Amino acid sequence: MQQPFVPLVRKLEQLQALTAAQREVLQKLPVTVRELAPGDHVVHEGDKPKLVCMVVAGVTYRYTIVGSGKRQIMAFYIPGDIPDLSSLFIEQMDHSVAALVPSTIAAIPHGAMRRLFEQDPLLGEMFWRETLIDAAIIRRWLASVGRRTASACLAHIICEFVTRMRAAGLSDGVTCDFPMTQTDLGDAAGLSTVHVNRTLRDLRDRGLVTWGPRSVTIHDWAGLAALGEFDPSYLQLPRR
Amino acid sequence: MQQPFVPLVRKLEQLQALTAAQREVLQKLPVTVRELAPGDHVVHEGDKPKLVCMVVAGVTYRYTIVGSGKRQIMAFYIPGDIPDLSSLFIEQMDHSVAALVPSTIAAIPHGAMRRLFEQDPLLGEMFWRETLIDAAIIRRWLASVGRRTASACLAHIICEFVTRMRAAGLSDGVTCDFPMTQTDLGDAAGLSTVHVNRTLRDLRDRGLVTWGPRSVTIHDWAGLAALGEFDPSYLQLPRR
DNA sequence: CGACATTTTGAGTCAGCTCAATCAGTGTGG
DNA sequence: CCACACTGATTGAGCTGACTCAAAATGTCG
Repeated sequence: MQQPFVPLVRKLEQLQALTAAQREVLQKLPVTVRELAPGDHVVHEGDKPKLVCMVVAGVTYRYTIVGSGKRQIMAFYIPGDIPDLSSLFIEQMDHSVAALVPSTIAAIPHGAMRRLFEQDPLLGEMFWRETLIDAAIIRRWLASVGRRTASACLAHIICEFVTRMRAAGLSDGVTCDFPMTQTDLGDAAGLSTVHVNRTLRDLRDRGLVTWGPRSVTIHDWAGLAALGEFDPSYLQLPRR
Repeated sequence: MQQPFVPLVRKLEQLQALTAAQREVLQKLPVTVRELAPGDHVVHEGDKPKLVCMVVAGVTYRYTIVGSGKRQIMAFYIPGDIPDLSSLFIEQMDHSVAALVPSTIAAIPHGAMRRLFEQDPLLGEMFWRETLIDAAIIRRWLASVGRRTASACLAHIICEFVTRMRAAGLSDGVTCDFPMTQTDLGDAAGLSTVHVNRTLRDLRDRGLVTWGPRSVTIHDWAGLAALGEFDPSYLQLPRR
C-alpha cells in the first residue's frame, strides 16, 4: 500500500523543500491506517480525540447540524490534509468529520505530534500554517455564502476543489474526480438541492462545465473563475 | 496609558496561568502603539505586513469586498485579539482589517513574535490555539449564514459578541457596548440593512433585547441563546 | 431484477431583497 | 442658537432568488 505520508510531504514541500531529516521524522510517526466507507465518521461533534487523522486517499468533509436539522458542510479534505489537527489544542470537537467516498486515513497520536513539534519547531510552524490556510478557505466560503449568488458560490467551490486536487497531483486541472452529490453541494453552499440542480444546469448550459459520473470537466476555466470570482492566491500554492 | 498587554495576558490566562517569566517576556515585546479613528485600516487586502497588530482598546473587524461591491464582515475583534496573527505565516493578506470605533492597537514586529516562539514554544502553542479559536468562530458564522434564519443568525452574533466582551471584562453579560451599525450587522450576517432593521425590531418585540446608543441590553439571555442556538463552548472560555 | 440513492422537473410560496422616502441624532460653521 | 450636512434607523411597497412539496426519471449496485 502507498506510504501514508506521500500526500502530506508533497503538500508541505510546496512551500519549501523538507530536509532529509524532516522527511524521515515525519515518516517515522506512528500511524494507524484505517479504511472508511462513505458516511463513516473520522470524529463526531463532542468527541475528545487523542489522535489526529490525515487523509491518505479519498475525500472527507467537515460539517455541523444546526437546530432545524439542516447540515452545513464547512470544508472538503483531500489527501495530505489533516482535518482535525485543531484537536491538538482544542480538546472537544465542535463539528464532525466524515468520509464522502471510500477513503483511507492515517491516525497519529497527539503525543507523537507534540513531540514532533518539540523536536522540530519549523515543522510545527508548517503545520500551523496549514491550519491558517484552512481558515482562509473557510473565510472564502463565508464570503461566498453570505454575499455571492448561487451560481458564483458553486462556481467558486468547483474552482477551489479542482485547484486543490490539481496541486495534490490528483487532477490535470480540466477533468477531476468530483464526488460530491448535489445535496452535498447545497449543504456546502447554503442552498437547497433543487436550486443546486438548476444552478448546475445553468453552468452547463453556459458551456462552463460538464458532469460525468462523480467527476467534472471544466471547459472554460476563465469563464468559471470569473463567475465564481476565484483567485487562488489564498490557497498559498506555488505559482506554476 | 494602559499597559498594552493587559487584555492579551488576561485572555491567555483563561486557559492556564502564565509563569512570571512568560508574562515578562510578553511585556518586553517591542510595541508601537497607534490610535485609529473609525474606518482607519489596520491592514489592507493585498498588503504584506511585517508586523502583527493586537487590539488594546476598541473594536476592529475583518472584511472583504466581493465583486459586486458587497462587503462580507468575517469577524469582530476586541481587546486582547490579534486579528492578523496569520500574517506571520501567510505573507499576503487576503482580507482587510479596519477599526469600527476609535481604537488603540499595538504593533509588534514579526521578528519579535518569531523569537518569542523560539524562546518559549509553549507560548507559541497558546497563540496557535488562539488562531484555531478564531477559525472555530468563523465556522460558526458560516453555519449561521448558510443554514439559519435571519433572526437566529443575528441572535447568535449578539450572544457571541457579548459573551466574548464579558470574558474580556468589558461587559457584565447583560448590558454591553455594541458599536456595530445595522449595516455592519447585515454585512456580517449576509443580510440587507433593511432586513436587519426589521429582524432586530422583532427581537425587541419579543422582549429579548433592547438597544441603547451603541449598546445592547439582553433581557432574556436564555431566549436569545435558544433562538440563536448559541452554545459558547466553541469559544473555549473557562466555565464560570 | 429490485431497492435505494441521486438527479431532474413542475408548481406554488416566501424570506429576504431593492428602491425610495422619511425620521432622528450628532456635529459644524456662522 | 439655528441652519445645514451627514450618518444611521425606520418604514412602505413591490419584486425575486431561492425554498418547499411532490413526483418522475435515471442511475447504481448487490
